[in-house]
Amino acid sequence: MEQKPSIPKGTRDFGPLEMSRRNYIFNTIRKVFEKYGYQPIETPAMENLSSLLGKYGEEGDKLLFKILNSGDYLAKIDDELLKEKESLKLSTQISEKGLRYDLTVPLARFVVQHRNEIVFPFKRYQIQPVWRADRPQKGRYREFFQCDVDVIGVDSLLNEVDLISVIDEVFSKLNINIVIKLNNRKILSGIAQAIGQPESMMDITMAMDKLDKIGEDKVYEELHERNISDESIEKLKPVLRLTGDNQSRLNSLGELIGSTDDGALGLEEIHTILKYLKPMNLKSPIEIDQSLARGLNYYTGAIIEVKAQDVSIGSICGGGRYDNLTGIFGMPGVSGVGVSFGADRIYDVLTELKLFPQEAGALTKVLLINFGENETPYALNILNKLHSAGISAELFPEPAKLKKQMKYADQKQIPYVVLIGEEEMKTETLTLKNMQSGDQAKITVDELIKKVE
RNA sequence: GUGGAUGUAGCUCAGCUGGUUAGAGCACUGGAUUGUGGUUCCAGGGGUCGUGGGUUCAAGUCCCAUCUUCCACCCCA
Repeated sequence: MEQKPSIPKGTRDFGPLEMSRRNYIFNTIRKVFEKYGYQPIETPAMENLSSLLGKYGEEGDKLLFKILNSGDYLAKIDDELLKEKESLKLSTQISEKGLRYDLTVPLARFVVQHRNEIVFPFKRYQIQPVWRADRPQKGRYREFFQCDVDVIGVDSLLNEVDLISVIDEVFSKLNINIVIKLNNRKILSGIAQAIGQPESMMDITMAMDKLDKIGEDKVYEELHERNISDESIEKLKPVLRLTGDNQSRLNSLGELIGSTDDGALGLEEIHTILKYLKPMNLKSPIEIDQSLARGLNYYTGAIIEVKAQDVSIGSICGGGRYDNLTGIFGMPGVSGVGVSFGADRIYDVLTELKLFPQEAGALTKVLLINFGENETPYALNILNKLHSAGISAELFPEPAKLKKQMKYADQKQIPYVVLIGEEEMKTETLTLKNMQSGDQAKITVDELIKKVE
């Protein structure tokens, strides 16, 4: 072979088996979304760079894929700028489009742009790929799918309850045991206030979020490096060490941060959500986790994260409440709450637990063997009858050796093979072979349809 | 972006301190079996050893660069 073809770093091909499994995941998710009244939208793969830049922080800007302008894009650039060799300055001159980085910013843009056509509360879902110029790693790709569900335009905590219920149902349909972890940004802010470092909330929460991963002592080390005073760290200790069931955690948190404005608000929100969740009889346990932060700094209220119980793979779904989502596009005062399902990680969980259903594989039920020109019209007639009966069937497209045709059926895991030769034509029958048992018998078309239906 | 590992047939890998013609299993093709797959047996095709440079009488093997993939960190889904 001259040159092996390849695909860009961090991207993947999906073969037929993977596709049927991925579709199983997407279809399950989609069905639940629609059952709860969420409507689909799609947005373009590329957005104007101006819509994307500055929305994900400095790091995020670096991870954006930028698209070169069409035509002779260097012609209009003046030589001074080229000489400077400053990629960042230059990039805005030669590129005005970029691939979307997530589905939330496009949603905000969509809501602002179509505000007069949208019915609020806007319950929408969106399942599309996003792109990040990150360095690929285990379970991290440069192109991956997000499955987002959001409610826009209503502050009620019933939306949080609705989404948690969606999460519960999706994973119960997929047979994955999960824990739904819950926190609130206002509680985090209350913690920062209570320990006397309200301005360092980001640093504190980012360090706290790593508790599971690096342990208590390392968290303190990191806090120290981030210039949090020893006195504050001392005050933080009882918060970090909180354990026990939700009620006792909430009680303790009440004592520790209940006196702060934000803390009190956050605790009240969590109480309300828990109260509403009670009558819903969810299958999955809800766990209050005061150290849960999640990266995105635009969350303002509830923070939700889902972990698989039987696999250690990190979070497979997460989200939260963000006030003023559309403010960045000049439409203030619209809040939203949403969660995103990580399809790729869910795929890995289902693979590891061997939970993909059997059908996710074979599509064709019956293969008609091609014996040659004389038999083809007869076979086509049977094929047509099978299709009319709604049965997935195919005729092998050339009169190849039987061995080859049988092997084809075997490899595609087609359960039934129909042979029609001279003899079957004469007697108006066909020979049906069950590929699993190896049994075969002469039957009529009607009997065939009844059998495989 | 930082650090570490990796790359040999379509796939998974072996190949000694450099030494003749680079191997295995699986997959593929043909035959045993011209109307029967999944098992078995036999035969066959397929490799510029990631790419480019260097050291050497001699490089898959040693050195440098570069790319890929993987792992950890940063960050994130």
